[in-house]
Amino acid sequence: MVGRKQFDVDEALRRAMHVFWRWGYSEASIDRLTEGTGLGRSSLYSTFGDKSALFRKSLERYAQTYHPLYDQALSGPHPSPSAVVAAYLQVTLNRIADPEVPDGCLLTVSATQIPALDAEGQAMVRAMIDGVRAMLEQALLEAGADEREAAELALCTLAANKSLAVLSRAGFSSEDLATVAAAAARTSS
Amino acid sequence: MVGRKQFDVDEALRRAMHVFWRWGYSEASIDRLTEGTGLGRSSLYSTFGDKSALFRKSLERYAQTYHPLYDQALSGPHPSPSAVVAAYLQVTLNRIADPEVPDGCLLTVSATQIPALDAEGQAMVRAMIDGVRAMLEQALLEAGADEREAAELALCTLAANKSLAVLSRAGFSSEDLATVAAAAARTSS
DNA sequence: CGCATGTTGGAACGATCGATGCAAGATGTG
DNA sequence: CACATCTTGCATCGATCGTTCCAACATGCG
Repeated sequence: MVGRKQFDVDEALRRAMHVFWRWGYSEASIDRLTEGTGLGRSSLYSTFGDKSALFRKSLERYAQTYHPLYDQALSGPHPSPSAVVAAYLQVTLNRIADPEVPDGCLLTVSATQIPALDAEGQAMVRAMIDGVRAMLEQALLEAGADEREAAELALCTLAANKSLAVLSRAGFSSEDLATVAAAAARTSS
Repeated sequence: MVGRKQFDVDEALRRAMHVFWRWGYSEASIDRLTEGTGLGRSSLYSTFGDKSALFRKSLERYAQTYHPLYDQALSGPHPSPSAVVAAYLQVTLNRIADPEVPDGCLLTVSATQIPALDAEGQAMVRAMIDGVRAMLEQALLEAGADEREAAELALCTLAANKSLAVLSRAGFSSEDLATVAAAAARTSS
């Protein structure tokens, strides 16, 4: 094996994800991506392809990072549907409270910028949001909700998740965010 | 009066607002703004100043357009705080259902792109969100909520409003949006 | 009509955008 | 050590970015 890469590919992808997360697709310029990852332009392009491909890989990386956390929060036996909602939103609150990552949520930032994405990016964002919705619905069914209740609660929990991301971006305090999450969990009881 | 403008300034501002609304600040290029308004570059700059100033005037125009609707919805005597929430979110649903305007909400789109805005833009977005929050809180107090309840409900209603904007951008159906709004109004009873 | 004033279209500016090409460097194999 | 292979830094591409300038035009006033 000759000419081995001088950097950790996965760590670089993690940092690129943070650039898209903080700045959004449009404002995540190649210069900001090279600066954020520490890579040169050549390394970026040869490793991840063009900007659109890197964005999609960042979305995938985002899912791989947080999906297990949500999965774990949803998996345990829950006494009620509202416990599922509370557990889910707690993961979101924890992520937002993490000082290592940008404010808000990569998926939400990307969703609001959908017109700025190409067809593949748009499709991937929509598919990931639908995936979250389905995951929530499944967990709510397992927690004893009937079909109609599960569908409605999944939608509303997804909505609460999005609202936390927006309010976080706007600079709202973690206390305010916790209040919103608690109210959303209370609704479902 | 010599050299009168060949266009309706207010109508041009309305169209510019729609460009920012649909594309977000970053993707609202001068070319898109000139195309959307029908104005030439010279007319745009001489009438509204640079892009940042035009953006702030668009935000102001947005407030002037929808503030009266929200104000009317909040003003009437309401039987309960939850009626206030329902009335407020109904205005949002109506705006989103309007085929004449882009998806989502200019303020929400701008909030998620806050890092891309200059200092004045950021301050204005935050101030407008705070204004909505205060307006909601006042209306809830007048509807009989105590201080703590009013503060919490105002925050959660604002959150629901933001979530509707995000879900709308992501392509969710108006039925789904109505479900979210109804659930939010139900919470407060 | 001649002039002053304000508007408009279009050319052009430097800066930055995403993307590519290429030569130099590094490394494992013969 | 010489070669093949892969990576990296850097220069550079055309396109687009926001912005400015200027000449041509239109109109109200003297």
